[in-house]
Amino acid sequence: MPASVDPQTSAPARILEAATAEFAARGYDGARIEAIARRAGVNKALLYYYFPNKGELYRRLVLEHLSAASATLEAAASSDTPPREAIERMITALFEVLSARPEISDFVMREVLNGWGHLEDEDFQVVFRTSRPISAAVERGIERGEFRPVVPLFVHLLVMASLNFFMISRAARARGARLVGNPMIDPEPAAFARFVADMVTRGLAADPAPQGDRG
Amino acid sequence: MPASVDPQTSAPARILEAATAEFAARGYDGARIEAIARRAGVNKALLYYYFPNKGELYRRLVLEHLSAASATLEAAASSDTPPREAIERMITALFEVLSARPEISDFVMREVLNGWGHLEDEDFQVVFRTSRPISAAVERGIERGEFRPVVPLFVHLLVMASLNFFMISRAARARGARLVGNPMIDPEPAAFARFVADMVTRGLAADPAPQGDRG
DNA sequence: GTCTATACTTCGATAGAC
DNA sequence: GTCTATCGAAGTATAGAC
Repeated sequence: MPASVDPQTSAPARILEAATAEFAARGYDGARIEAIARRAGVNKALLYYYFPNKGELYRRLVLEHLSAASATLEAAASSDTPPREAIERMITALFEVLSARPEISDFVMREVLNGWGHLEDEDFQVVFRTSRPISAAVERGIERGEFRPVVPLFVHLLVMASLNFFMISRAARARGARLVGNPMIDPEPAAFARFVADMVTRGLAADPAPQGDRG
Repeated sequence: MPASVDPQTSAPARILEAATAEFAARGYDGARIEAIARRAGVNKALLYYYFPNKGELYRRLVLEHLSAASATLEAAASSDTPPREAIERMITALFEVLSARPEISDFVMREVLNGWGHLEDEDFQVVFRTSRPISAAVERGIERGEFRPVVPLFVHLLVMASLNFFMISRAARARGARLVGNPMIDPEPAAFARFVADMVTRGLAADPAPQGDRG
């Protein structure tokens, strides 16, 4: 049985799924068209019947997965959610999406390493869009005096870094756990999301105002 | 002028330096032996005179750069440095090393994505070694009651993720800044290290003991 | 030690039958 | 729409002169 994806779905859908797995695991240069076709249960010629070339297939997946991350953040909290709660909800929601589809993190990290070199300048708005929700919540929190003054983008970077790094390190952590026989290296995933949310809200909390009735 | 590295140093040293740049920028599969040789100011045959093949050249660089990161953490603080200060020193020291050689972050992130697939099981101790200093400091802080109880490895993951992500995103942030003409996207690097250190120490601080003389 | 020239392999992409 | 067969480019590695 050559295919490793559901043979019920249409050929283009199977190819997209297979390409997601192959590109995520091996990167653009490491991925093999032959391997994608095999995973999808078709051959190279049919892949090229549906998609013009390797680059376009990859670009389409990058945009699709990055948009999913963006949409998750935007849906998790609105501008009238209290800032601290908004941050916690976005972290939780993003972590759930990434847990269900860790390939998103693989794509993001690989493209960051590459300066988003597979995207055109026109595509770059999608990258910007992803950085806005968390930054906006931090800005509101600072305005309200609930957060101490920080560079909002830094919070976005720390959260994106932590959650995505946790996902892309799953194979490395599994290997480490196997080599030392220590399953604690690969712990309950949700515990890490909880940890990041706690560190961020505690780290952002405004310092208590000095008490007037003292000394 | 073909070479992009100092023509004074020996050929093997120039090749290692050129290979660092090429592998960091393009990854193992994307890197070209021809490009490494050109950067080093030699040709492919000479490269193969000094190094057996592409894989060994890469593996040697991974171990070298990972060891540098490890050594930096270990040198930054000893077991009698107060935990909070130890964490801050390790973050600062690591950030300085990565700023001077951001290719280290490129190698680390690419290998994490790959499950350290270019390392043998015997090499894996180097990976473990890197995760110990921060975890150890966190453990001591919890024992002393200065830190709240957390999974020590999570702190290591958050710090590694944040600092390395900041480094590997330098090209992406530069491109973003160029596209919107907003230099704030690419801020003073040391400010980010300061931010991470603050977030970690604030996030780890033990909750104040409940006051007895109250209510 | 350093070079030129080339053997060998892999891989992206296409031609053309059904 | 789906396949087999194959082309041509690119890339790793080596042979052999100097």
